[in-house]
Amino acid sequence: MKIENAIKQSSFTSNYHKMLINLMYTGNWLRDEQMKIFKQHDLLPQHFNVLRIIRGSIPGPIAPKEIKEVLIDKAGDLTRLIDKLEKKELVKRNLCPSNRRKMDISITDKGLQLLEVLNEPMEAFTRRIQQNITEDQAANLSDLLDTLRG
Amino acid sequence: MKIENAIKQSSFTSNYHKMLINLMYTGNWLRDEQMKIFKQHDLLPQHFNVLRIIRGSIPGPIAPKEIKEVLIDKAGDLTRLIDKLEKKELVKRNLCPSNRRKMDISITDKGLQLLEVLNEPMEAFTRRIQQNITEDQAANLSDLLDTLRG
DNA sequence: ATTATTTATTTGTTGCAACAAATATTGTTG
DNA sequence: CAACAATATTTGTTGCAACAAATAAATAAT
Repeated sequence: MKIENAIKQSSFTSNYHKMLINLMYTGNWLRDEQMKIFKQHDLLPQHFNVLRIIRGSIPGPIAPKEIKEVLIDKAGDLTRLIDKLEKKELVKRNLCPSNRRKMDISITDKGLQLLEVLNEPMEAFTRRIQQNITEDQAANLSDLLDTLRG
Repeated sequence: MKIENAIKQSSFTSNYHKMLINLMYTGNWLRDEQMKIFKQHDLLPQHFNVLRIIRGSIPGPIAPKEIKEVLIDKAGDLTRLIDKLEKKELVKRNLCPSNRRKMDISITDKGLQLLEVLNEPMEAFTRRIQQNITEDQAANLSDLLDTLRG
């Protein structure tokens, strides 16, 4: 659906303006679509991202500091995000023995299972995208985003 | 800057995956850049959008219902958003005389002035974008976003 | 006309996000 | 080695976001 119809606005001051609006709109759309997937499990996109990063560190644990570095949306508040994951028993915290300023975060079996469960709906979403846009167009879009940011 | 460097991740499972990550990253980037502009005035992007929509209804007032229809990020909570704008004396509320379920929202002189002040930094941002990407590329990008959403 | 339904907005509640400041540990420098 | 700076995480506070439920008024149905 063209952006003009999506937000019921027929004219833009320029193609730049239209692109910027469209980018915000599409970013929100993407976030909302993914939230639908996570919602049944009482997770937010950030929780999912963090959980995957923690899994990615297997076989070792990982510190909040290191999580922050690779996070798409750099959350200022990893402590409470991990609090929530810990409360849901998806991760566990231990004091790092070699550096007591650090916490060793690792994923639990329950956390691994949840990621397994989420795998299918996430792939279904990707398949849905694949029906709309070719892989070349996707690569092209990604390059244009890089260009845009300068 | 290529997305690979921006998030320090060198490989993606596919161009689709890379595009989706890039889209979220760029959406957040755009939000953050705009927030820098609004921050000095203690506004959020949504406040700015709503304020412009209210100005757009001049010479008449506008109801929350109508604002919601054209909003990019459809906020469920317009009441409190307008509360905040009213507290800052940027808009005023009146009961609609013809339909007392509705509120007539209109922008104040102070609100108009603020939009004037924000005009320049907003245009500066657009100029910055223009240096990175041509208008044709922008139109192309916007079309690809439409295609992606299906 | 009385009741029911829909529409428009507000309110209550709960949890999350943002920012600054606090705490505790480690590293550095004179 | 004592004092200071840097690092890693937590805590406090305040405000915003999400969702359901409440209120209030207009419209429709009997």
